[in-house]
Amino acid sequence: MEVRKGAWTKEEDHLLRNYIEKHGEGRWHKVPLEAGLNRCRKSCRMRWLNYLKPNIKRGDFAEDEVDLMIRLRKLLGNRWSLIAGRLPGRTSNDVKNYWSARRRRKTDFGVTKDNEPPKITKATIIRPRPRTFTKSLHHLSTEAATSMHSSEQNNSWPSSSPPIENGIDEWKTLMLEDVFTNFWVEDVASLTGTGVNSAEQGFEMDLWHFIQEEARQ
DNA sequence: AACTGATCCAACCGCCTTAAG
DNA sequence: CCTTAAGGCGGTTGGATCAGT
Repeated sequence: MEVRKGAWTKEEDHLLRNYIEKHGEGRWHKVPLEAGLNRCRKSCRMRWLNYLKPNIKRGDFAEDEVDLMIRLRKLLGNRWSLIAGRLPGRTSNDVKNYWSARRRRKTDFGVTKDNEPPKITKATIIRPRPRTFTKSLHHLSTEAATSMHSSEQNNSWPSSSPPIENGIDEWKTLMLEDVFTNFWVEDVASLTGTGVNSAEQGFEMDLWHFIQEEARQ
């Protein structure tokens, strides 16, 4: 029997929501069967993450969200899930859609004057190696990982994100506290043969210079 | 009112990575 | 090692809606 495609019905949403609330996220391969949905696992996951999950923020992106998105995009490239991870309530799909919509309109985020041709700026992209969270990663057992997870769970980001004028310190803090940053630091340490502390200091310096450059422009 | 192009956004697709057997 | 299943991600599509004529 063919799995259903296309728009989700209210009944399907109801079944999926009930199932996730009862059993939690994960084990997506079991979801369609056990929830009684004639959908593929990916479709179920996508529907939950992008639409049904609690605390998903709807509506226009605030100015500070856009500002943060621009900076993260410049830093990370098209790593939408990472970018969305720093924008509470926003999904990677939201971020991706927002960005491609702006791109289609040929509106460079950096341009403020009307009728000015888009400036193409070279992106300085830091690419941490993709990682999957596994039980073997010690980060998951650390307090930092736990607190990060819980803060995402209860969406504890302040209702108004860091003000742009004061954004440099906030930005630095934001990035340096990020678990992915720690992963990146570990990668550098393993590649260079230096210790994590040394690599971390180097990263901190590079990032700090990057942010200062950004602020000057 | 009818048409048309632009825009939005939910959903699909294909690929990559990882873990398990 | 090799294979396979599953999770996850980014790119893309297509239907719905909006705005302009």
